[in-house]
Amino acid sequence: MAVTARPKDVRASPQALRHRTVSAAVAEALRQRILSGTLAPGFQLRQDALAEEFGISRIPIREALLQLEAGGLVKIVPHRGAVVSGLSVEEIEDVFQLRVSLEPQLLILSARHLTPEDFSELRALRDEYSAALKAGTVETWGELNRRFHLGLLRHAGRPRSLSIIAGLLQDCDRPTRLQLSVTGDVARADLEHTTILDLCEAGEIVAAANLLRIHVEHAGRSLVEIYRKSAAGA
Amino acid sequence: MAVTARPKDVRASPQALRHRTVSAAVAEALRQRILSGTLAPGFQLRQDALAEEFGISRIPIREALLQLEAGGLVKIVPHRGAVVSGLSVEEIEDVFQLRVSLEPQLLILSARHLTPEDFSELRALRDEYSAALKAGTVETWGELNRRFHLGLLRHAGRPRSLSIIAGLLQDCDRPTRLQLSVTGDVARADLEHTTILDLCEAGEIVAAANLLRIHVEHAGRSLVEIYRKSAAGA
DNA sequence: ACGACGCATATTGTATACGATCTGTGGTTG
DNA sequence: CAACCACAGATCGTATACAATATGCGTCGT
Repeated sequence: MAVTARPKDVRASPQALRHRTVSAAVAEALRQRILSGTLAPGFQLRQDALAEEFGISRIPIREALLQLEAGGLVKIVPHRGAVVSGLSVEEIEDVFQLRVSLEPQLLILSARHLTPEDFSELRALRDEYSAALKAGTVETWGELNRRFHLGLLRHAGRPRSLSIIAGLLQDCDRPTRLQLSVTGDVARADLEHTTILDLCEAGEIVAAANLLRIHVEHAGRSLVEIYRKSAAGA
Repeated sequence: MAVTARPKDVRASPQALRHRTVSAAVAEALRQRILSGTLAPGFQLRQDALAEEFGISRIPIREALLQLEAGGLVKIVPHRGAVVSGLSVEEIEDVFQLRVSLEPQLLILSARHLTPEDFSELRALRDEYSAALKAGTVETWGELNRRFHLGLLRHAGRPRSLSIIAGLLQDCDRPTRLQLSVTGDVARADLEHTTILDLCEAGEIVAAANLLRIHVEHAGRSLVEIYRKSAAGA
């Protein structure tokens, strides 16, 4: 089920096959480039250039950009194009604050409905994440972390909240990787994930929610500190 | 500064002039139709039909639909078109729950930074809203309510939270109008708005936040009740 | 008679072509 | 010399035209 190795093969295949439309494929490709940092914040996305690079027309490029704008990854100014949107320190604080407000609350709602299958899936995810952390395959951290957190909250019965959190996690992606790389909090994050999972399975839902809150709070605080020190405002 | 009367004139002018692009104008037009209920949930939006109706090509229509999808107003299925997306009872509960979690928190951060100019603007908004409630000009309620709530939170310094709340308020739009129409809670809403404003200006920020919470909670509970009774699921 | 296959039609997705808007440069004028 | 206007280049926005995909019906086979 979970392919243990060589996600490369999947990635290498033309993404068009994995998507129903070209614009969706382009959106996904650009999303990965932005989240991985290949496209830095502030970078101007020229429609012509992208179209030529992908070997397609500008129409699907435009639609992909609109989809990305919906996720907050780029900002489109009419008649002036799209730029990769970085997060200011203020926005990062906000995003983490939101996660702190929402995630523990949802975990309390969701935890009791997690099935054994959910737990085994979450454990597999955590293992994969753990392995990725040790292997240093930075580009997969974000997605695995996102899937883990969303998986925990899956059964909260709050679809809108979930999609909002999905967006927040996506925006956290690159900053979180930065935080883990710089502080070396890798082991801590891994341990916290495991403990949260254990607490949920043991029915210690409130404790799990508290730990989740602390987990997110810590990442946020640590990250803000990093940004403040390097004085790398947007 | 604040135009006291005749917003009609502005509205009457071709919307194209108020927008930088045709697609933005179309998006706005469709948004109003959806929020006002002219386009009911489940309705299929044919690109050809819309293009012909607006007298333009399908390209801006498509881009408008993508923008609406970002706001959750329509759902696009590849190769199958877009349909107006209604909110299920579950989703409505979720949206109000989110507002309850977020708005009071932000008000506490924002209230102390509200300037006298802000207050006079908010009062003007409340007056306009009040007048609209009495006049029964249903289609303006949503926007006025939205601007009032967002105005209160303007200085919270949490841009991401604010844009999320803006989205939530938009999704509440039609349901809230329903709630006010059915329950006749018009006077209550008006009074609560005024009181919140007064408390903020008096520096009773915590009290204001509490009232805001109650204000939103009540609307949500009342609305869910209405939906449950009429058994009008999605 | 019932189910599966394949074609026809309608609708969406994408390419190409044209028009509108913005930015920067150079000249002109007070 | 500074400020404003005009123009040229580049980039984006939209219209038109074509290709790809989904749905419904008719036919065929068993």
